[in-house]
Amino acid sequence: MSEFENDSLLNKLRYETITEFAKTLEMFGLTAGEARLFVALYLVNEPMTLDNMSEMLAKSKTSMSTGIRTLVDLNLVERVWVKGVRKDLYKANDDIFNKFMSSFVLRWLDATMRQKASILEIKQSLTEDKHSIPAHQVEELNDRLHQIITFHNEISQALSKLDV
Amino acid sequence: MSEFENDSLLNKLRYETITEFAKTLEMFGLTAGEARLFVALYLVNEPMTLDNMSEMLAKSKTSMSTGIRTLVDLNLVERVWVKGVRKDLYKANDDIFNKFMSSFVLRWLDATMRQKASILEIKQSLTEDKHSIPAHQVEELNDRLHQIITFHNEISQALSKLDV
DNA sequence: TTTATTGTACTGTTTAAACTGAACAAACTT
DNA sequence: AAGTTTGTTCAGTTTAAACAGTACAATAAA
Repeated sequence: MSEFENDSLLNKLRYETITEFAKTLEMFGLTAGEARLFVALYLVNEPMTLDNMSEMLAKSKTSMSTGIRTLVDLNLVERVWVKGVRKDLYKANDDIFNKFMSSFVLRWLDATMRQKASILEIKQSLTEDKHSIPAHQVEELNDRLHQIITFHNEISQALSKLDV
Repeated sequence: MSEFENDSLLNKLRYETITEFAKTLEMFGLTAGEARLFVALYLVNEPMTLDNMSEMLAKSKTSMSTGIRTLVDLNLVERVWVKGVRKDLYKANDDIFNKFMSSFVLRWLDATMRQKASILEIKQSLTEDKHSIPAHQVEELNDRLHQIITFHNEISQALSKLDV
C-alpha cells in the first residue's frame, strides 16, 4: 500500500485542497495541471518522485516530467538529493507567497518590456514614413502608440510596488 | 470603400499594433480574441458597429458580439448612442491603465476571497473530524491549510497596494 | 559488457476552447 | 400588419492545448 492511500477522509480533504488552491495558483499563470502538481507537492511536504506524483494525481509520468520542469524553471519547485535514492526527487518551495509573487512579477516585467519595445519599433516606422499616409492619420496613430507606451510604463511602476 | 481599408501601410502598422499590444492585454486575463478586439476599438478611437469590427478583424459577427459583451462586463468598453444610427455602437474606454488595472484587481480580489472561503471550509471539516485520521496527519494538513490561508491574505494585501 | 531502471523526446489521441453559420427574436420601418 | 434590419442563441466545426504511450538515451547495477 502506498503512503498516499491510507486514510479515505484525509485523501478526500487533500484532494479538495488541491482542487481549490490550484484555482488560486492558476491566476499566477500556471496551467491547471501545473497548479495541481505544485499543490500536491506542497501538501505532502516531502520530496517526491515522478512515480509518486503520477500515482497521486492519476496522470502520466510524462505529464509529471514536463510539469515539474516548468515548475523548476519558475523557481517554485526544486530538485533535492537524498543519498541512496536513485530516482529524481522534487520538493515544493516553502515560502509560497514570495516565490509565486516574484515569479509572477518577473514574468510580467519581462513581457512588458519586450512588448513596449515592439511598439516603439512600430512608432519608429510610422515617423520614418514621410509620404503615403495622410498627416492627420499619422498624428492619430502616433498619439495612440504614445498612450500605449505610457501604459507599459505604468505597468512597470505598478509592479515595482509589489516589492519582489 | 470602407474607412478601414484606405492606406496599405497605415493598415499594416495598425495590424502590427493590434498584434503586439494584444499580447500585453492578454496578461490581464483576456483571451487573444478579446484583446485584439479591444485594441482595434482603441486604435480607431470612434464608435464602431459589430459589422465594422467583424470586417476589420476578419472574424464572424457572432465572435464580435460575445467578445464585446465580456469587454463591456469588464468595464473596458462602453456602448454609446449616436442619434440616427440604428446599429449598436461601442467605443473603447480611454484611460486604459486605470480601467485594466482595476478590472484586474477586482477579479483577483473576488477569486481570492472565494477560494480562501473554500479552504476555510476544508479546514473546518478537518478539525471537526475527531477520529479516523491520525493526529499527526491532522496536524500536518492543518498547518498547510493555515499557510494557504495566509497566502490568500498576502495576495489581498499586495493587491491593495495597486490602489484601484 | 550486459541487463535493468529512470527520465525525456516524439507521435498520436483526447479534451477544451474559440469560432462560424444558420435560425430565431426583437425592434424598427413602411 | 408585413417586411427589414440587427443582435443573439444554439449546434456543429475548427483549432489549439493537454495528455498518454511507446521508444529511445543515459545512468546505474550486475
